[in-house]
Amino acid sequence: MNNKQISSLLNQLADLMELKGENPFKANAYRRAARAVENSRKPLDELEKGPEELPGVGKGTAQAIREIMETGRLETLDRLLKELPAGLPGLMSIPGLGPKSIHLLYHKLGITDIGNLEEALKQGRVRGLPGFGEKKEKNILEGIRRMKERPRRYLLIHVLPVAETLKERLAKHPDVERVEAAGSLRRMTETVKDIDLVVATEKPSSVAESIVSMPEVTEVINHGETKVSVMIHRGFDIQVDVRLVPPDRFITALHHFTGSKEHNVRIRQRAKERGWRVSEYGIHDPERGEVFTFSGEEEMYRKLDLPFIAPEMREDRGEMDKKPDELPRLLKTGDYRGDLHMHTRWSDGTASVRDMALAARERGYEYIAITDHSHSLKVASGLTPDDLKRQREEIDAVNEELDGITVLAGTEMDILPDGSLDFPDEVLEELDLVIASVHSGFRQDGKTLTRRILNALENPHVHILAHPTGRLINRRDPYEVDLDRIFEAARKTKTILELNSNPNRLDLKDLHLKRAKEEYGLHFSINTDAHSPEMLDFIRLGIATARRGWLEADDVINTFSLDRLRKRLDEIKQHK
DNA sequence: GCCGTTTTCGGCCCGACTGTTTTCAGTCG
Repeated sequence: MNNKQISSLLNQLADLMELKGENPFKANAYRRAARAVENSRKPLDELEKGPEELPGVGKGTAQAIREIMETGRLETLDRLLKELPAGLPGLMSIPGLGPKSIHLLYHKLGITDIGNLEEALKQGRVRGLPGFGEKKEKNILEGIRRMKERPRRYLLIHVLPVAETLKERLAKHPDVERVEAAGSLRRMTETVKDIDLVVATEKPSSVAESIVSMPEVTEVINHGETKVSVMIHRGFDIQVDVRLVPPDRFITALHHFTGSKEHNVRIRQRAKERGWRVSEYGIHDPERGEVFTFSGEEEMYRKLDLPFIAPEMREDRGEMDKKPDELPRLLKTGDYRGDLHMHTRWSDGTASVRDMALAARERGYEYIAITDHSHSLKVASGLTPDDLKRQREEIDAVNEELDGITVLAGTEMDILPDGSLDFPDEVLEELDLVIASVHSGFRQDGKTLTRRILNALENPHVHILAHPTGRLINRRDPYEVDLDRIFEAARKTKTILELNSNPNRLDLKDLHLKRAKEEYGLHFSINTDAHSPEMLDFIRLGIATARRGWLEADDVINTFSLDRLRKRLDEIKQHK
């Protein structure tokens, strides 16, 4: 049982307890414990004093965690699963329905799933219940329709341009003083559910009016004085929530709607210790009858004796408990000097070596590495050793021709299903950079896959392990690899782990990066794996993910000067 | 169920919005 699986069982238990109508604080205690387990830097069986070490885990939840670790099951959970109909938790995802309503529907009308809920609604049986009227009935039906129609979360890359267009358009509105994206979009989480915008304006109704009359709007969900929610269609459907606030409340509102919810809870608790209350309208001091507002978020954090915490770190993953000088100085876009993983027409890319070099130079890079696939990857027309030699000649010519950019000759070499590498050492030693990765046989069991990767890490010529878990967001689960063994091996061999910036991958992900850095002190390489010049822009997602993983410039070899980079690559070879 | 040098009991983040009420409960973010 890994941490993720343990936390998922605890969350499931919390949901069912709430549905059953148990003390919501108790359910919440299990949720907090689940979060603590998920965010734990170490696997649970490596904690010295057991689960109680984690914040929010006490006697009761620790007992539950132990039971899961020992037996793989949780008896209270099994009992509730037997007691409550299997479809009941699914009702929680209907907008407008919460645990209290579902509890009531189940007990009074015997509603057990979406099917018979719809039936009961259409027969008018629901509206008789206490607290349920005609409108609520309509809203629930509407909620069911909306839930069935739309996917849960969208990839960040698809939503970013839509949000930016909306933002630019609103910024031009004469009554808008300021507009910013908030929510998970501002925190740059890998997927987002909706678009949150915060607008500073003295004339909310005028702005609200122009929002609901935008051409993309397919549905107005909410049209109030301070909040407008619409569904828009731009290639796909997505909900947009716009908060309209007076200009002096803009910062506290932006902070509030940026979240995360968990971070905000910690902020409010901290304010409470000082006798204050925090809301989207400001920090309220009831004793002196004052409301503090701010001109920047830095100022707001300072008021609470906190250093500025970047949006990407606001997840209650320890950022609130660090002393100011212990917080990382997060990697910035300007720190990035070169992309070390990309493809050309030699394998499955669309551009030439020269095109990629020019595109990189335009972006201000000092160097790149061309890393086409190796010959076993037939679907991507991988290169033979002979192709590599001829490609090297082309790279030399480009280096000769172009000033201001250096092109390194590399490979993305397959780690074959039997654990061997696709090129012999005498081919590898001719290259400036060797990336190893798994592209086949990822349904092998965890042990075999882990062994394959460990074997690649042992090879003195392998500098970087690419997309270590192989996951595709919303499409393919990560390989069943033992990441801690891989991290340990990377530490011993000084091998660098990749953060692949492809929007479908983002692999390693934020939590893995944080753990690999804090527990193993590893170095990383953030690359786009671009197959065309435009794809170099995926780096934005990679840098955002690195920031979410608390990485600093010095943790990332792409921030090194070319000299330092070469030394670091050399060191790997010498060390192994 | 968790937590605490102002607390080992009595709290547990805050406000808007909606729909159902005639003073409030449930849901949401």
